[in-house]
Amino acid sequence: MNLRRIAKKTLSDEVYEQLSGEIVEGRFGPGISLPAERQLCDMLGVNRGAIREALKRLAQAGLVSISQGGGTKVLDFRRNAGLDLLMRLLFRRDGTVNLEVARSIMEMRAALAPDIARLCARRADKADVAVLRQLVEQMEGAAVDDDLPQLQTLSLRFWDAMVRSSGNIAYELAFNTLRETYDRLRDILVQVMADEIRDVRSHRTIAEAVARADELSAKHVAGALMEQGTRRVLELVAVLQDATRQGHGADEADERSAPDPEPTG
Amino acid sequence: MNLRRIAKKTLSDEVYEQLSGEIVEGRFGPGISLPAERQLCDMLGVNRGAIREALKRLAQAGLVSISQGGGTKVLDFRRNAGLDLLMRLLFRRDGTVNLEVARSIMEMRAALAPDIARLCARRADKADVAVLRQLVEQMEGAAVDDDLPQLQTLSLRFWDAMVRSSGNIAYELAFNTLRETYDRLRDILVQVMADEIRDVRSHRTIAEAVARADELSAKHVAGALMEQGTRRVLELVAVLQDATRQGHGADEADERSAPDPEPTG
DNA sequence: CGAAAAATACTGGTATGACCAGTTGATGAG
DNA sequence: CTCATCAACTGGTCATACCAGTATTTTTCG
Repeated sequence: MNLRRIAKKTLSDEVYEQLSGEIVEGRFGPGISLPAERQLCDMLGVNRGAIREALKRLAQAGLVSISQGGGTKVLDFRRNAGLDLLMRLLFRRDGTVNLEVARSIMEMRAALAPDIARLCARRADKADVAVLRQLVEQMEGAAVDDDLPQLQTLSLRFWDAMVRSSGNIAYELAFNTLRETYDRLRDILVQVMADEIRDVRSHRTIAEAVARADELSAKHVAGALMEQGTRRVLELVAVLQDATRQGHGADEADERSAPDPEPTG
Repeated sequence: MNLRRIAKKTLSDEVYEQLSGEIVEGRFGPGISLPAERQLCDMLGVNRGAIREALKRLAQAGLVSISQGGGTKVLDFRRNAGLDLLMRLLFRRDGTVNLEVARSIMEMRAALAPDIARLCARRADKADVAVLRQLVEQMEGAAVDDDLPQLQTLSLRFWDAMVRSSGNIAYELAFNTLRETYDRLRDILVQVMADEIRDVRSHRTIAEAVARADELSAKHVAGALMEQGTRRVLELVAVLQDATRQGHGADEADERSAPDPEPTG
């Protein structure tokens, strides 16, 4: 059984998804005005409160600008939105994956991980090191059975502990966003990134570098570790982009349809 | 005249700021339930719609989890919030700056810039290069007068163009968030980061490396450029943290009060 | 007594209609 | 034509009612 949690969406969630979808997929270009709130009520068949809740969220995400009396205008999300929008950009409303966004995420991951390792080596205390070592030991255990899903989970937890020990709140928050997207593609990534996930030795090396506060070593090993998975994903993305370009001449590539989880809260 | 744009806040904006403030400043710990919506109406003296708009935004920011019938529970924002929360964390409600957050931002900037330069060198087209060169020329012009504010603006635009040419949407979005925070501290940073801002030569070198698609060179020069400003800011942060620690034994450091701009939209 | 079931008192979700407060643009006076 | 005025938008706020889940309490019954 591989059931998925049922997403109970409220009306305003639905409104938010529809409107943000229209915006990020380009049907509402920057500068143009959204329909008036009362008009959206008619169009979507919901009360004004639901519309307003959704519009406030759009404004917070940097997708629109609301001004009393002046209407609600669409902004250029590439210029105004924050990293939180990644999730919305990665998955199109039809469930396909935006490969350009996927590539971006992998690149960002590869850029941040070495610095996370460096700062972790600088700032981690004994308790932090103990957690890392324990995770590595669990990985070593899972490695003998080649339990890939388990290794993936542990590797994710390893980096979770790393970023938490790095003493950098910006990395922590960015990591939360990246993890969110990663979780949605777990099943695919466990295959594609198998080499990186199986590389328990590098995880161990990083943990020990952190233990002896060896910033340089931690940084470089982390970089090398990231490179494995990143290269494979980027190769795959390139192949898929070529395929779809040739296949039906679309500029945007896509991949497997995925049902929509994502809890309300 | 150094006037500031007046921020016209709606009621739900005010509610959002108060509640998010209580949460990120720890007075509402993770796991505990927020007062019921109708109760918040009484406590804050506003109607329920305003409360609900704010709560939806809190949920979107990853600060709370709302469930029908079950109440609204506070989440651990360090684990659930996205990078967009940085802004909220950098400035406390009393206007002081959280130095730990400021340090985090500088570190992230220094980690991302080299990779942005690398990707830019890989993917920038002729038009992108032309824009970069033009900005560098303007910087060279401003440098002869040592017009620091102008150099700061141009340097920011330079990186704006770089990140836009990097072809990485995650970097673009993260940059938007970082720029937002940077803008609020411009006046301070122009002094602290003077060395970096004045280093037009490095900007030029990066632009030329991008022009000839020299990824390695672009990356390294960008790294060296970032290091200048970053080191200075980190030094300052360290000094201020020590000062406040000794001064009144507070664990958190703070610095200059700043009036609150930030437009509604 | 103790466990299952039903009633009740919560919680958030939706709907309606009214009115206030800014902005915009048409209208009419000069 | 220019400018002041006003009407028709826009979003912002409010009050009230009821629906729909959830948690708690009370009751029932083995």
